[in-house]
Amino acid sequence: MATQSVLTPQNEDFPRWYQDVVAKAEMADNGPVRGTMVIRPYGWAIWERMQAEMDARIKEAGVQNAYFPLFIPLSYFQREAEHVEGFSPELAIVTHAGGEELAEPIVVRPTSETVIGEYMAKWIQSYRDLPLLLNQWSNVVRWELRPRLFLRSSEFLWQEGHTAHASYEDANAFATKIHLEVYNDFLVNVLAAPTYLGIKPASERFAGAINSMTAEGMMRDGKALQMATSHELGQNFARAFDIYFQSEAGQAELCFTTSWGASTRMVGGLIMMHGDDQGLVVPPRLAPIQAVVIAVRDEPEVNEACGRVAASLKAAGVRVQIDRGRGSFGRRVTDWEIKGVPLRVEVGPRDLKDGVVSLVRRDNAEKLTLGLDEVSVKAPGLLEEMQADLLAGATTRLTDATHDVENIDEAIEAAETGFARLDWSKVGVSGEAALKVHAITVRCLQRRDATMPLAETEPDLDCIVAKSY
RNA sequence: CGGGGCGUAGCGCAGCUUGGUUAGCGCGCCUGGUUUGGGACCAGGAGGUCCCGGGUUCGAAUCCCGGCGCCCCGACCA
Repeated sequence: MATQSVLTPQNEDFPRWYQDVVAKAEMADNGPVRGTMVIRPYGWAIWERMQAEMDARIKEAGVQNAYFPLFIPLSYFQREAEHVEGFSPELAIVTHAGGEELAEPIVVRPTSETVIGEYMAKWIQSYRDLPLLLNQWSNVVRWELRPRLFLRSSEFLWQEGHTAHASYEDANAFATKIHLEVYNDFLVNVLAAPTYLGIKPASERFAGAINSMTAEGMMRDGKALQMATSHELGQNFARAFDIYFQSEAGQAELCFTTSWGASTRMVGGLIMMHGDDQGLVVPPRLAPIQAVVIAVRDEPEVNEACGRVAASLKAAGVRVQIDRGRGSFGRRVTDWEIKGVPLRVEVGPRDLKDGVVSLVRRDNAEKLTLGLDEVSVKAPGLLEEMQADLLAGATTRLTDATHDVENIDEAIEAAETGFARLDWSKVGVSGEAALKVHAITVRCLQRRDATMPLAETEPDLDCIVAKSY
C-alpha cells in the first residue's frame, strides 16, 4: 500500500478528499459556466458502464428507448400545479433566439414529464396501447446555487423513464418493478452499493408525484445520497395533459403514469461509498478497466511478458489495460490506485527470472505471487471475490452506522455520524421541522421489515433520517 | 439573497501591514542526462494584462475609490 497519501485523508476533510479524487483520478473538471461539468474520459468510461448495465435492465423490463426535445414550452410546465411550483426556481429559460425575443419563453428541460405527457396523450387511444413504456437518456438542466461535480451540477446526464398504465395497481407495480429489478439490482450486483429502499415522505416527494420510491445509500462520511428514484404520478399528469384511453367497456379513462430516473450523481455516490484514502475503488463488475498490467521497467522482455499476460486476461474475459509507459514505477502505481482499478498486475525483471508476477487487489492491498500462466486463471475469481467483499464491507458500514433511536433528540445525535431509524409516528411534520434545523431530513419510510410501504399513510412505519447530499 | 473569505504563471500559494532594482516559491510543463520493485534525481529552460477601471505618487501587486468574478457557510434539489 502507499506509504503516504497523495490525497487529503477522508477523516481530515471529506469534501476536500472528494474533490481531490475527482481531479486526480481524472474524472471531471468544472465547466466554463458555473455549475457545468466536463466529464473526462475516465469518468465517462465509468458512466458508460453504468449506462450499459442500467440500459440492459431497463430493456429487460420491456421499456423502449426514445428521445424527446431539450426545449419545452413554458406553458407545459404551468399545467400541473405542484410541478410548476417545485421546478420554477431551478428553471433555465430561453427568452431570445434567432436574434429576437420569443413570443413564448422556452424552458430547457429539467425533466420531461410534460413533453412526454403531451405525446403520450397523442399516442394512447385504447387500453390496447397500454402500458406505454418509454425511457430516454438525456441531459437536463436544473440551475444550482451550490454545485459540486457529479453530485450537483446545473446540467447533468441521466435516464428518465416514463410509463402510462390503465390502473393504479399496474402503475404501482411497474414503478416498484423498476425500482427493484433495475435500480436495486444494478446497485447491489454491479455497484456493490447497499441502500435502504423506501418511500419519501410528502415533504421530499417529486413535484407532482403521489409517491416517490428511493434507494438511499450511505457515504463514507455517514451522509445519505439518493442513488435512484421511482415515482408514481397517479393521474396528475394524465389529467394535466389529457392522457386518456378507451377501456374495454368503451369508457374514456385517465391513465396512471410513472417516472423514474438515475443520474450522473451516481458516479459521485460510487466515489463516496467505496473510495478510500488511496483514491477511488471501482467495483469489478462496473470497472471499465478491471486489471492493469504494469511493466515495472520499460524493457523488451518485460513488455513482451506484459503483452502475454494482458492477452490471457482478455481471453479470460477481463477488461485489461497495459501500462508500459516510462516514468517511475511508484508514480504509475499510485495513479492506478487513485483510479481505483480493481487488480494490478506487476511485471518486473526480478519476477520474470522466477517466471512469476505480482498481483495486488485494490480494495485490501492483498498481494499474490502467481505464475505467468496463472494470472488469467485466478483473476476472474479474484474480481468476483472483490465484488462480494465490497458489497459486504459497504453493507457492514451501512448497518453499523444506522442507529435505532427512540426520539428526535437521539436522532439528531445519531445523524452526526450516520443514519437514525425511528418510529415514523414519533416524527411527523413537526418532527421534520425540528430535524431540519440541524440540516437533517427524512430520507425514507420503511415497513418494520424494511420493505417498501405503498403509502405514507400505512401504519407502523419506520423512518430513516440523516444529513444528505 | 444574508454572513465570512479570496482574486499574483496551468494548479496551489508567498509578497501587500511599512509603496522603491529584474515579482518569488512548491507542484506541473519543456530539453538533456542519470534513473525506474511504492508519487525519482541533477542541470538547463519556457511560462505573468499581479481580476478590471479610475485615483494618489517621481514610482503601485502593495495605498484610496468604484466595478467584476470566484469560493465557503445558511433557505431548494437527481
